[in-house]
Amino acid sequence: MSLTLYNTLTRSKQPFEPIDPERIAMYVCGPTVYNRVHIGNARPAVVFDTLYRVLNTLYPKVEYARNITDIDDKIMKTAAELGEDISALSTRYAQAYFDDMAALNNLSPTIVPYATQHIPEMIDMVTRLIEKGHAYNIDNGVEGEQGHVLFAVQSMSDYGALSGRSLDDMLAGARVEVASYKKYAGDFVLWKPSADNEPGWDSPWGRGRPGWHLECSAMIEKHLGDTIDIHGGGQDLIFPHHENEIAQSCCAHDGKPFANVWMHNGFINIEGEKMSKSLGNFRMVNDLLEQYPGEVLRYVILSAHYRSEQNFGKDLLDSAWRSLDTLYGFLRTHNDIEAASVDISDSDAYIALLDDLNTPMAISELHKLAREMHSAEGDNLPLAKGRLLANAGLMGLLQQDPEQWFTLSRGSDDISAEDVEALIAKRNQAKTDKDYAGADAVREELKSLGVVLEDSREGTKWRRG
RNA sequence: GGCGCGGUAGCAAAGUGGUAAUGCUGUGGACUGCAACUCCGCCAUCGUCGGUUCGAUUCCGACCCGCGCCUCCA
Repeated sequence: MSLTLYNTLTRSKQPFEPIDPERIAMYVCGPTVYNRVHIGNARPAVVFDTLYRVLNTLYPKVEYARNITDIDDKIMKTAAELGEDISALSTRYAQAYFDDMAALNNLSPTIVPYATQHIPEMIDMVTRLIEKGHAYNIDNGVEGEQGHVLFAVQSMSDYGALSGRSLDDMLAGARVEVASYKKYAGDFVLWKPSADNEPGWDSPWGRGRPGWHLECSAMIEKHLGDTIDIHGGGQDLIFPHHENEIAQSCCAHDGKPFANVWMHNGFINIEGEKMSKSLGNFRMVNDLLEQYPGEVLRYVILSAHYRSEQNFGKDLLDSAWRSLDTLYGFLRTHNDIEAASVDISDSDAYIALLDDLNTPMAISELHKLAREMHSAEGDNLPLAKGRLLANAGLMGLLQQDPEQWFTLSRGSDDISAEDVEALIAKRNQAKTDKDYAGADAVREELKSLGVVLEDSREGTKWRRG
């Protein structure tokens, strides 16, 4: 089997052909660290983490880079508002991002480059772009204009290829006022001057800071090479961010392709509406994590195809939680069975993932595998369990201890495990005494505390639900 | 105005030219002291209208509806 991916560049699914099968290079746009991240930021992380896991089954070495944008006007603004040092702020939120992503069972990327640690590389790239006639420096001494370096989009013949726009199209609907010093309205900033009270770095064009798009091009060049296999990010980044990355990198490399496959995940909406400041409906990952296990968030994200728009809501989260309860319930029943190591290369779940990351299909196969495990007997049981766990592992699911899944506290004021055990003992005594009314009273009491009891031949199990 | 996406059961969501996976919910039954878990079963003709075809939800066209992007929002 081979991997097929949808390429935004060609707007079609195509077989993935690595540049070098010994080393796959993938880059995904990471967060700008000026706040906690919302669930929409988590989608690309989960999606491309899953792709990373799949790639690792196919190739010996996968270099997966996800950047941290730690210099940006939004960061500067927030730091000023909080009266906090910019690097302290960005360090704090970068760590918060890592924590949130880890809670969603994302593996760490192999490379996590920071923008501020690549300023020389960025300046070098701008210098080359100017030399090659793709960029120009504003050197007119005019306050507010002096010190800008702009990319000249007209110097690139196929600018707009990724987003499918012509220069005229882009300008026709432009909503933003055009700076007068631009030679052409579509030109974008590579380098901009910093005021004395703003962070800045010395450059051939004066003290300043990089434009947003520059860091990705420079860091990819440094860590992954001129041409990479896969570049990913949110759908909204197609234009202008990725378009401009392509412009910078291709022009700096005399037209060499930048990324062979461009992948973009769809947006997450909240109860049918786009997350936005005006609606005040952002769902921050850390807030959600107070109410739901990270695996529930991950399951929800993977329950829809990554290119589709997805509606986040309470019903969806609760439904996902119950689905995971069912799966972990099967695993709990067979907790004493040791999973056999199995070859999953011909499993339907794996095949689904190879088809442009069809995670909804793969998850449905997980449910089938769980039922197969449940009905398996003898030597087939360890094999069936192995198949379930291995396939789930490709998506970062079902890897925790099922006992823990059901008994871990699900809220701040939960009854303790010890107290639950004590009440179960009390109930068992009542049952032994044939005092069923008393036993039921205990059951009801625990139920009101969010604990469900399950009797079986082996004794009474409990879970929070 | 330009570019693009989507409309499948109560909800979510795959998929296929030959009458539609999977999960949650609901519901009938088995199991159970009662439950829960689990097991067996039931619950859709795929936005509308045309066309192509032996046959379309799946291809083509029109229409209706919803949505995204168009310079820094994943």
